[in-house]
Amino acid sequence: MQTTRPRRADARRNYELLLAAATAVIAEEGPDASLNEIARRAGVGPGTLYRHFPTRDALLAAVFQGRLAALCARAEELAEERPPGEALVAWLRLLVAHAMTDRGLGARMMLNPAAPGVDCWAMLGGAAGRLLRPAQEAGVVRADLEFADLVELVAGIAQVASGPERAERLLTLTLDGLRARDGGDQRGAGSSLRVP
Amino acid sequence: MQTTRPRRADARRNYELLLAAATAVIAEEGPDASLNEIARRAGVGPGTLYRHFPTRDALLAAVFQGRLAALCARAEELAEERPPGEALVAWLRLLVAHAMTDRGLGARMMLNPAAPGVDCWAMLGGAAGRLLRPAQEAGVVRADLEFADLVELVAGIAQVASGPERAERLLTLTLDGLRARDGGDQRGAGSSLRVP
DNA sequence: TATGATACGGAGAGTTTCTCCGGTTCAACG
DNA sequence: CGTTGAACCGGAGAAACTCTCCGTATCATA
Repeated sequence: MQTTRPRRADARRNYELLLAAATAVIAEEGPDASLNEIARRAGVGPGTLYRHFPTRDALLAAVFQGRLAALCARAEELAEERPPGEALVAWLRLLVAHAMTDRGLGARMMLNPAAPGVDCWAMLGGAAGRLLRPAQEAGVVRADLEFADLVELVAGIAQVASGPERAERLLTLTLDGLRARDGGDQRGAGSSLRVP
Repeated sequence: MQTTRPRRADARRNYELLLAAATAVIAEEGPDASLNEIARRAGVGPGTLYRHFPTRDALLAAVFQGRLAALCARAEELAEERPPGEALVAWLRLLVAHAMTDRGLGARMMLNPAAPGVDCWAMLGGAAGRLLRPAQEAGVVRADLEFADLVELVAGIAQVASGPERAERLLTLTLDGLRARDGGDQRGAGSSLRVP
């Protein structure tokens, strides 16, 4: 269900103005930014904002869409450039970073399969599946892992981590598990996050 | 920094009324419930609410405090009743459930070390340490694990999981790790969550 | 019981979300 | 090119919320 671009020239222009203003304001104030402020910054009345984006989530989804597309494209590149395990882990790091942008906008959208305007879940599912399946076939990752597990765990980490270092730490722990290794050595087959 | 109970009888009575009303309303509507509604339900003016609990967080902390104390007491019991690994895992399950109560109140408080009124961080740290250290000495859990890791991971899972089943699944994954086991068998030394 | 410190409560200022509708602008068509 | 009606704009304003101020009422103490 895609937010259909308006047909009339002035409407389309306002749509773009609002999207640009929303991107800027949300980057500054996070997903709870005042919608009035966004309309004001776009030089448009509140009514216009609400016509184009009936709910706050619709606006957030529109802002979110561009970045998500870029992230999924990156998944494709990684799948071709690197061995399965490395590619997956590298993408997970990008996913964490993405989920932490804009003060939680990313995580909020990623967890909302019913987000209007963008089918985040399908896009993420495609990208994650593209990386997850080869990694499983290569025996690097549990066979019973599903993409929803990945997305949820990453979103949780992103919401909870106070900064990039903490996020990295939590991702490492999640990949390796909290249990002590039987062999005594903590490291698994490959290093957790050596990929740049 | 403890929320000091008021001295005068009517003040104390209103304090209790507000706490009870807040507990009820927050259970229904979550941590973003209207403060006006809470005051109304307590049969008290808005001014009175704000005198007793200057900020929303102060009120949430007061509501949260009782449950947190119970949770920490349970940690003590578990540490005495069960072997280290089991006790820790059982408590983590309780922690997840706790963090999911009241539509996210638990997770919100657990992650806010500066929460006014209750030093959640210290209480949690004490309880978690009481279980974590023995588990590490018994070699069941990674030696480099810190209690902050536990709390954050659990809070993340709680915020993200759509229901108890998903939370359980994510906790299992986090305990065991996402990587395939070298030995091919997915299960670690002990079952992840066999404890009732 | 008298008294002053303490606490109450509601009016109201300032925000924010969201709706409604009179007026305006665009695009298609003759 | 001018007309026309559909699409769109903008802002007034209702409703809900947070938070403050202060006149009034209540309690504890002596």
